[in-house]
Amino acid sequence: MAETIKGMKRTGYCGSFTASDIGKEAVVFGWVAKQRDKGSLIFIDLRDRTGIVQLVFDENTDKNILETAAKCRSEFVLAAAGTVRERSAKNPDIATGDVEIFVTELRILNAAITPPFEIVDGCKTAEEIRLKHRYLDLRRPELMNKILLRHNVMQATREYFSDNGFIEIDTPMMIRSTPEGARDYVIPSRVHKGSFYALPQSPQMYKQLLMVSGFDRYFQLARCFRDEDLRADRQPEFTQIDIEMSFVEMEDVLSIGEGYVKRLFKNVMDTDIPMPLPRLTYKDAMERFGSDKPDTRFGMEIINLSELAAGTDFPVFKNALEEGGSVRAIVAENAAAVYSRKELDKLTEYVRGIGAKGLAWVRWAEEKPACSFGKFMSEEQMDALIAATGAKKGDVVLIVADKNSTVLSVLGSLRNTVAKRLEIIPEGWNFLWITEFPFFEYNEETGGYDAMHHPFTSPMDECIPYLDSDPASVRAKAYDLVLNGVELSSGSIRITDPELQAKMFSALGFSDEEAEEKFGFLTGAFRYGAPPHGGLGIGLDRLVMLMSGAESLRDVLAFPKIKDASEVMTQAPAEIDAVQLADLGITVTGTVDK
RNA sequence: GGCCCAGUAGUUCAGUUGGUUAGAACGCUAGCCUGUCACGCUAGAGGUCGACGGUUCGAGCCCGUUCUGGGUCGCCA
Repeated sequence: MAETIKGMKRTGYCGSFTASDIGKEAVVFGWVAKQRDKGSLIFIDLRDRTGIVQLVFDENTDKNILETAAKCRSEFVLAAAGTVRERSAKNPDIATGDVEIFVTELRILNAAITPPFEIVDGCKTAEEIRLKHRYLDLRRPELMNKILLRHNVMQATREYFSDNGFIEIDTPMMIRSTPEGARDYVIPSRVHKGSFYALPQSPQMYKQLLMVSGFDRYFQLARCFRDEDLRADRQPEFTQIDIEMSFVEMEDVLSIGEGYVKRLFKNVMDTDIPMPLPRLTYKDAMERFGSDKPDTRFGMEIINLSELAAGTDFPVFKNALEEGGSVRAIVAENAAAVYSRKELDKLTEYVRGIGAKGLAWVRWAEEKPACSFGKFMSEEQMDALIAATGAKKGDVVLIVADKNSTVLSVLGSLRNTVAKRLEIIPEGWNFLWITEFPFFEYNEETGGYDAMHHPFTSPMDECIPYLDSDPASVRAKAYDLVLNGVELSSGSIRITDPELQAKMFSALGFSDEEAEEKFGFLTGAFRYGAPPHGGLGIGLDRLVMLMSGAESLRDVLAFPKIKDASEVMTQAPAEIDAVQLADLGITVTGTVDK
């Protein structure tokens, strides 16, 4: 039978007791992490969110209390009162290891059935099972600490932006669906049957409207929703540290971003991040690392071998070059041992899966380098290739020939895959701004250009004359913040000139009517005096994931979704009953064929 | 939607070439134990081998389908 806590008031959290408390009376609440019953001597490790304290019961303990202690099982909820005393045998492994509480009153506030897995760090139980009992998984210090870290990050974020004159403003969760970008989650309207709200993919338009209102600096820890397939670093429901500033240029936004990074890492991680953060243009990032979010903790930069390849008779190289593509390589140092012929075949399969036609390689394991296209190469050409790549004995050179975009993206992926396999990525916090993003993205299907960012992103001033004549050359006042190869943040300076905005819409293929219908409320507002403004959004979940060393976003969300966007504990989403549907004016006509 | 990986006690795993009663560790239950902290000792309970179908004298093992979970590509302005 459960007892109450009546009359007991907690004097401290379990993890708070130290030698300075010796001799004091203490009242603690918590869960039984472990009970060690040695007959007339019983130890109970009592756990709360701060840590563990040892309760002790011995021959001086009241017999009834000893009996109660003997009954305690894992995860029972206890209240204990007693005296803090020095341990005769100290435990240096835990924070409270110098002391213990000699218990003079013990109440079982609630019993617990045996948990489906042990509540310990380093738990190897399948995630599926842990997610079904997420409330238990969260008891594990490992996981709880990640959620506590998330809280610290959110606190530091609010502090920093408030200190810098930003106003925290909530924007609506139920908004109008905009057909751009990712799929929306929609909410049926009962009042307006057949009409739907959408959950925001980001507060983009609202925050820009707040600039028109004159709030000058806004921030929000904004919940965002995207109905797209999940990844380890992608959840359908996520939180963005969303900011927007008026009367600023790109440098001002980057400087606020850098101040935030510096303060956050100092306060939460006690780490100094050197400022200013390094920058790379999109073009350089792609050419050197094959990615717009390069992991710069290691080198293995891409080398252009096109000129050299042009002199060979290897048809794969020749074809790629004739079609305007290129031949490029990365050098995996000391990789010959790991990448056997068989492993290189696997790697070839891998690159085929990500869009390459194949993988050419040079593997220098023996006296002479072995080469997948050796029969097309003279000895001089091979020497030249070795010289150009700087490869040495023990290295493997991986070469891709194709159109430029494929070559770069494939080598970019390969670079990450190989570095992980070789375990050459050092620990560290490598922040990096990527700037000068292309404005348009060529769409092979339509033969036209799509906006790479949302259509309110401003082009760079010097590119404006080329909007019509050479759209591919136009770059945007857009910038991403990358940390250790993960895109953390994305932002831009927005268009506030109605003429330029109209030009952008037409360049993107919107008719005036379409533009008015989709974005009219924003462009309309801008006619009443829009200040120049820009901002960025930082992925809070990804940030906390990296800071906590988590491998998945699921570890930094209290109640995450799984791969199919469902939630295993509550079984959401779920069907709703006919009455509810009828109320919404929704008729289910049967399953849609796949 | 495609591809890849996994599924055997509550949990993590082992299970030989297809062979008769499917094992271990932890956890759990009971008993013993005065300094444990991965407590120790003794005993015990616990299994539709994810599901369905097939091959076979015989399937945890081979084949097919399917379900569940993970990773990834597509997708994510």
